[in-house]
Amino acid sequence: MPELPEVETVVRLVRPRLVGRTITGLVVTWPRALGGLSPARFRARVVGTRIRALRRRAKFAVFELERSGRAAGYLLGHLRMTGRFHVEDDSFDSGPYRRLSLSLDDGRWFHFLDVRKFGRLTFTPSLDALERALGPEPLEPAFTAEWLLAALRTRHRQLKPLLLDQGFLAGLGNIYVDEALHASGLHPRLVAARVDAAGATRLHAAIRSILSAAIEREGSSFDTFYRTPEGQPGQYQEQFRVYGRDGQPCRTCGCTLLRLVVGQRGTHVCPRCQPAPRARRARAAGRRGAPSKRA
DNA sequence: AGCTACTCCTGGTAGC
DNA sequence: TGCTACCAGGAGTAGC
Repeated sequence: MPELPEVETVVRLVRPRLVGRTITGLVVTWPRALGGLSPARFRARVVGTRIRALRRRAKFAVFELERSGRAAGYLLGHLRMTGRFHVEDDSFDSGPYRRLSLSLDDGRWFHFLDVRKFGRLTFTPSLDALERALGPEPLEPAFTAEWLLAALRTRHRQLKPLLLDQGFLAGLGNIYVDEALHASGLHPRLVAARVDAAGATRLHAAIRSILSAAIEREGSSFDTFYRTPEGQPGQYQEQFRVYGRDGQPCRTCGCTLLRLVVGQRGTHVCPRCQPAPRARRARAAGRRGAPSKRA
């Protein structure tokens, strides 16, 4: 699934073919890909603009638009499960899953393909709402072990759904959360506030190193869906230590890996590397009266 | 606040 | 061989 490393890879690959281009036309074959704006309104906002910059934020591709040299809003692309971007000339066969296309002033087309129709390419005049909804970028300097520890301390959710929450930390999805939790020896059901400083430090380091390594290998392609815009699969799936490996031996300790469901998500753990949190049935009763280790 | 359930989609596959 | 049923999953929403 496209998560941060896959989106980063896609953005890097299509950026040189899009930045500086003017959008000259629009073909919409799946209007819901526009996220609610009618094709006519979308066309009015987008056609005639020039793509000033293209960057990634969380799992979004952010197209910065200008008209006559003045800022003219943004296109937000989200690949969700199966979305793909292609920039191609007329000879490209876009196949049956093309949801919309933008024609460009160099004669090429930007195609948005998406088998499962969850992906979106929306227009927004401002990024304010997006920024309010998103947590920090895990590869930016603002994401520090100290920040993570402090943020975990205030949360009483299980780690897995918390790390998947884009409002907590941006860009992680099911694969890289499982990998990061395994690498840091933390169980996905552990309540965030119970992670100690050492655990938060390991988690911070794991998130950064795993995402960086995955970007270097152009993301993960474990099924037929994700491909770089060049049509190449990513290579990081070869590095998976837990994701999709249930029933196989842990590459760290040899123990058989398990598949759990946590927060309605398939979740992969090593029962030895990631000890399950103790059941705390008396928690509600003990919360106030029990002596606290923290000040 | 945080949980579960549900929704959106369709290709792939397990089971018969 | 062919059918059906179910699953995957990011993110939004509803209800508790």
